[in-house]
Amino acid sequence: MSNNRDKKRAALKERLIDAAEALIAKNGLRGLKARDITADAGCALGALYNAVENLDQLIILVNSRTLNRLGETSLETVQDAPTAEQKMHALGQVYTRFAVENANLWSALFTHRLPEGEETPDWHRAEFIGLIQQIVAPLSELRPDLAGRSLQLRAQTLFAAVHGVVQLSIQNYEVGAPQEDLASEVQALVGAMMRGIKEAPAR
Amino acid sequence: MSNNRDKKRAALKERLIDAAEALIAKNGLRGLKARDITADAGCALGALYNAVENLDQLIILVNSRTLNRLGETSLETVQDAPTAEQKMHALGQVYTRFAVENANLWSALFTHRLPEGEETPDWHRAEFIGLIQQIVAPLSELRPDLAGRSLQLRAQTLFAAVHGVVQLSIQNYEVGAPQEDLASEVQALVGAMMRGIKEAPAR
DNA sequence: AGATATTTTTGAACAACGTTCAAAAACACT
DNA sequence: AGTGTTTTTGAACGTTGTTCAAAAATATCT
Repeated sequence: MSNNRDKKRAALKERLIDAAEALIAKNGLRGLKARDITADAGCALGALYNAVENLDQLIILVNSRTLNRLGETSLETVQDAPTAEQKMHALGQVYTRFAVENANLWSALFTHRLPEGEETPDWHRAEFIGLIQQIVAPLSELRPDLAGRSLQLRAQTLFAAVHGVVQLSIQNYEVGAPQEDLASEVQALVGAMMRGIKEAPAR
Repeated sequence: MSNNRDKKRAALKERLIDAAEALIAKNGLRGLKARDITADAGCALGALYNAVENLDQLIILVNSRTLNRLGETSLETVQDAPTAEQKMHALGQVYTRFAVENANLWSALFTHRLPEGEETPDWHRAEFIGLIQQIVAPLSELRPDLAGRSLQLRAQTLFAAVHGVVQLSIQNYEVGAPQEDLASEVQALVGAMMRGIKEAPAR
């Protein structure tokens, strides 16, 4: 049986993802080197290209892990909140917390770019979209007039607004809020958006 | 007089910035190569390191140009708007428009990272902070209770929120709004934030 | 078990990159 | 013209990601 081979191959791939994940968490995406990964995973340099198409694909696999971890964490949190508005606040806070506590891994989600001409695989794109879905339900409660594409679009916009505040705070210390103020600023932003969104004019 | 030498040196530096700017605009920050820059500027590879400390510094000089161009553009626009709320909408729209029309150069402002241990020069940091100042005045009108650090902080947060929507739309097509919806989503966001911010609870 | 076929592992080699530096050229001044 | 200083040059270096032929390991067959 070639089951043994498959197992070894899968095990190596996982060790490579583990090593890449740990290295990104420690040194950031910029400090990630193929030679460091293979050294930590205990294999030769070339083995990386046997287990995985290239370094970009390996980063995508790490990002997939991070995305799922973020999704699970926020799913747990959103369930505990009773009202739609409280769900929104909870989502904002859990996102902020996750980003701060996993700064380098979270950062890799949005700073990693494929070389020109290459496309993000569909399954990974779907994981991103799944993240937004948690906002759709409470938003739909607050704005029953929105549905379908408009609802999806507005949920993306709410996410992006909070994301922007978190990102500039963590990555761009020139214009971002100091990290000690981040949580309260996100709360203020979500609060303002929730108050403002209820009395939105029909277009 | 050594004026001639100074002039030639300044001229070369400017040609290098011109070339780098054009290359970033065409290929993005990722596609920027020292050899392409010097070829376009008409000098040897090593000359770049005589005119400028290194490639990162040259990128900062390009970013400074972009930032000033953005500042001037939005300053013109904000002056035409009569009310504070309309100023905010105008700022959001001009920012969106600038980012879309100068996608690669605008993107470089926020994706360029210095290697670990190096710091952004103070004069460049000040340029970023100047961008936020245009928001402070109208915000202060809408929220006279805010002042000093709280006012500055909230202005940064409003900027970051709009920035997030624009950035995800332009760079991260997985979660960002399609570009055809960007302007109206920014308008909706600014509108909601302005409505919500007026009735903010005293903390 | 041994022989053969297939797959995996290996690490030297390659191309592309930013950066350095000694030699050559250009320049300024007397 | 001669001399000292500055600038320009491009070959060379170290570090990247990636490839690939040879070697080792593994599976399959008789």
